[in-house]
Amino acid sequence: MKISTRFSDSIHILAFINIYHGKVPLTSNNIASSIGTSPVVVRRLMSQLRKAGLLNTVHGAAEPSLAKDPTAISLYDVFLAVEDDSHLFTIDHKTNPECIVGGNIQETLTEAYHQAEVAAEAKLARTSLQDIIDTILVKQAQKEAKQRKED
Amino acid sequence: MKISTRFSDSIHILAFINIYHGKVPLTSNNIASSIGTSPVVVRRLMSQLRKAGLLNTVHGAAEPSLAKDPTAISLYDVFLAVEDDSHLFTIDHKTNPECIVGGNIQETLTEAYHQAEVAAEAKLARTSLQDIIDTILVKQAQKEAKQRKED
DNA sequence: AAATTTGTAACTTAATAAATTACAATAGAC
DNA sequence: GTCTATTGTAATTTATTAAGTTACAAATTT
Repeated sequence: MKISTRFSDSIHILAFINIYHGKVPLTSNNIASSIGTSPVVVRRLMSQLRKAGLLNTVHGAAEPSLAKDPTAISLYDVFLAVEDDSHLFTIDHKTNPECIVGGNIQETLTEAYHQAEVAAEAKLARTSLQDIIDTILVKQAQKEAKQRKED
Repeated sequence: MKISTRFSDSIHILAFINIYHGKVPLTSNNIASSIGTSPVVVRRLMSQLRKAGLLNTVHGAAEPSLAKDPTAISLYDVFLAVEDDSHLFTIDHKTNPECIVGGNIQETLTEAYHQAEVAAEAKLARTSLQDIIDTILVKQAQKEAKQRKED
């Protein structure tokens, strides 16, 4: 089972809200256009982000806002919000319990995979939404500077 | 995209060959019974493991053998053999390039995800097939000891 | 030669993520 | 207060992809 685009799209939503706040109406429709998906998909993700305490939304009004400072939201917080107990690696659960390997490999790999997952999660935990926003804005500024030179 | 059971099943195959070598015929059929899949799936994975230099096989004969010492095969080697360029996280490639966020988030997340992936891969690289085999055998011994006590 | 097994391609099935449809509930404009 | 725009969410459909199956040539062993 692989990690879906829900994670990427959720980071996108939060960054969009922060960057375009006060500049364009923060409707699920506008956000969906930026992601390239449907408004329902966006609202569904925003609902999960709200339940995780990362986002404030108003039923009926296009006024979402971050529930915390972007420096206080890590990518791992977002991951947990929309992927909760999904795993980076997949255990095969239909192995034969009568076999020495089949009967013990599930537990064994669960432990090994857990270590690798924790390492990845720790990296995500050390990257904040603010880091992502900063990088997006730097890349955009670079693009614009390059564009001006070419004109 | 999530990591499929191919990775788990491949570790299973290698551990099985090491543990049952000389004890049962190492046919794709027997290995498949332990994993709970079909012989073709096993042969397909063994083919990839062979191409990656981890396994020796003989066309027509049930005599597969590890191409390296189990201490010299890491889980990351196995991962690369059967999942090659698959990623733990998925970038959404249909974001709108006209948007500041949509136009820069793909690159930005590629970098962030890469760091997390490398952390996980490093952990996998530090775990050897021998570690997995040892753990399987210890767990099996514990089971058998417990079973004897109950009798 | 016969029986067994591997290697691989082509195809089908199953699982699951994503998208869509539909509609009730809320908010804001007038 | 009514109209319009919007959110929130359930139910369904579609698309994608991993897994499983079928088929058969090539190699091995007896």
